[in-house]
Amino acid sequence: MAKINYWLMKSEPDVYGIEDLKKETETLWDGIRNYQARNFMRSMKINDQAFFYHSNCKPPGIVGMMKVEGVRLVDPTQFDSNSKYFDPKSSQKEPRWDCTKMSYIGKFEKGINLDQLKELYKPEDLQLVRKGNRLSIMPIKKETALELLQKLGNPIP
DNA sequence: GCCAACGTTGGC
DNA sequence: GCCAACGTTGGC
Repeated sequence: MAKINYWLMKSEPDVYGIEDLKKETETLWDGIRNYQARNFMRSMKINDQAFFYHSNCKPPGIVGMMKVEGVRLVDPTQFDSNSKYFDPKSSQKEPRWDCTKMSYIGKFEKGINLDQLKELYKPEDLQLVRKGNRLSIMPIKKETALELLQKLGNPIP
């Protein structure tokens, strides 16, 4: 089996939550306008897995699991002048922003919230709990990811 | 709604 | 290339 990498992707449940993904089965993870996050997205591979994190809600935390279905896709919202993600500085020839296609794997029965994650992990082991961290996409160390999956149990489709 | 911690922009 | 001003994220 090919080696896969693990990631964490944040979304506000009011904007796009795990229930939306469950319903749609798959989605384009667009609207990323931060270079660091974009670069992480660019290093994703098909079949990589990502923890779905609900941010800006109470309590914030990991709620489900996704799989990468497509990589380095052009983010269509950058060319849409009606979109809040419209970027006038991007060009069709050299699109500045791209995105991945993610599919729904499942939801964790209990999930794990930020407080618990802070208790369990140091910033070195989980970037998410680093103070002032605002990155919406980040890699998760394999050890940490596997341990989390153990704790969380199987995602429920 | 506040604000800390960034990231980005633009003048110089 | 510096840095002040501004905007955004996201926890609280």
